[in-house]
Amino acid sequence: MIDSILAEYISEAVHTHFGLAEEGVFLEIPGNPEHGDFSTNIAFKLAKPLKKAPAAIAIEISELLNQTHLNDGISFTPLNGFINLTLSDRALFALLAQPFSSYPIQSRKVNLEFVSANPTGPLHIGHGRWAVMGSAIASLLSEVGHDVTCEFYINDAGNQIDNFRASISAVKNNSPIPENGYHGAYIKELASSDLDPVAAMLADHKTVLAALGVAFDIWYSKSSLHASGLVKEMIQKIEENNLSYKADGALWFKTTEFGDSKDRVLIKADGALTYFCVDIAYHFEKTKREYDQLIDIWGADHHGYVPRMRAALRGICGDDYAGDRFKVIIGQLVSLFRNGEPVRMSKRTGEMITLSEVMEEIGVDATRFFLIQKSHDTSIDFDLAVAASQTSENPVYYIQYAHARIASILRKADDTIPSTMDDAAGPLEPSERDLLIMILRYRREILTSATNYLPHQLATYLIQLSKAFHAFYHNCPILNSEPGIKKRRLAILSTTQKTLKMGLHLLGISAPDSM
RNA sequence: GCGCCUGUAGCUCAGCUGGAUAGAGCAACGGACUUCUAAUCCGUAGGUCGGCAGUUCGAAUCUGCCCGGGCGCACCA
Repeated sequence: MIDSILAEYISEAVHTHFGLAEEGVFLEIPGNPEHGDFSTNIAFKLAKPLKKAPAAIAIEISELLNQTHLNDGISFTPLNGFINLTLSDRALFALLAQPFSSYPIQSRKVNLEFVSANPTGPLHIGHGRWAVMGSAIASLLSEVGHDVTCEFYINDAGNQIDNFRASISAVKNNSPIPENGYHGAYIKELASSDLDPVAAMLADHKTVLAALGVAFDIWYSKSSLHASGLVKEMIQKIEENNLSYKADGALWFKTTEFGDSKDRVLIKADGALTYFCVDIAYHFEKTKREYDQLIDIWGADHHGYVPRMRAALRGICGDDYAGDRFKVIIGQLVSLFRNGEPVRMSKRTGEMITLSEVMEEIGVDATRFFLIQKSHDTSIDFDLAVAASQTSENPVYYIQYAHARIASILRKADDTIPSTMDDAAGPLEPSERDLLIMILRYRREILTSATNYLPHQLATYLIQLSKAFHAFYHNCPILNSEPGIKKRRLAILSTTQKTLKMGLHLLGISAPDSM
């Protein structure tokens, strides 16, 4: 980890010079390249405790750091209170050559639940977003050292399922579809088949998700939860702990005692369990599997559900679950357009474009990238016409093209590809240097994307990396250059290719060798 | 009414525990292919970061109020 190494140098200097144990050294990437390769604002932070001007602190720390590290090619330049760090070519090569051991994190056993679509209809683009986000987050968390289990909760029991089955039967019997029933071509299709509709729908979900490159370790069935007796056990526990009461013929959970805005019904007056009740039981079951963290990915249309689920978990399992041990990632919704016209998406009316149709129309890689490239906090307007026709609007090709270009050159090179670089052939060209600095940032980008659960940051980084590569490609001939330079550039190509490939792989996107 | 998300270039969006002159792609305009893949590169133009206050050495980023957009406020799932 490049920043941990450099940040460590700075904290050491702060410690020896000022006697302060400074943990919070954070390196940033300066917007202005004249400000060096990295910079830190540590002098501003120390100004208050030391009662000293930031500029003076920056000068003192820089002097000390230069004494110890200038020989290694790392220079520290104080400027207006900032400390700017510049790496020499030699230092850059050395840092790139350093074997990577592990990320500075505490490994956790994580359960990540996502998609969990009702098997009452085909998956749509919204499910696609949760699927892509979930799989990318899982890859990132695993990459930095967590032990991740991906889980899909199969909602195969309850009212919706009953309505769904009733709708199929109605079509089969040529009778009208019930009021809350489902419509659409897929209902007719299922009605004309002898397969169990729920099983068929679930099988379809599995096929589509697999095609999208999304894999689950556990498919947890709601009906198996009912069969296990866990719901009873949980209700008993709630009652024993005096967390419930009867009113209006229903059994209520005192979720307000744990931060919810109102109490919630567990057992309805007619004796049926609420969806909430079963869902808590499911989460309760997950807590029994001893994960360090439970993560759910939900659509924004369910965000209001977060406080009550957290309250329930706190009530049943304790305040462990008040914080990050239970985490819900809310993804804003996706709206589908075609040529600027909204495409309605309603399972009930059957007017919809399915996820698998979108994948077919614009391709799996483009679909994944489009859905991963934006922060989960922004809602997405997905225009099919734009995504399909104007490939330049989808930067996934830009990244893949970089990879393919490299593969092509390496195919043509007869040389063995060196794994390390040196400055024997003279100083680096600016665009060589920019590219290498960008590669040096890779681990850092992975770590921040993973710890913030923000895969789109990795996507953004890969675009920048590709940009740096394309510029390098344009400015620096490789195969026709003088042998020493050629050797170095082949090594640069190879490192770039590996980095692109790893990044794309984490996002579940292919890295083609030709395009 | 209350809660969550959101408002950045004509459009779609980045902007990393608050940092130095706010970025990219597309669209517009002008250049670069007899030379490793032009799905590329280089340049020009384009901004009161929704508005007003506040916090601070420093605010697109934090706080408050206001305006606009999305979503949610069930003994539905």
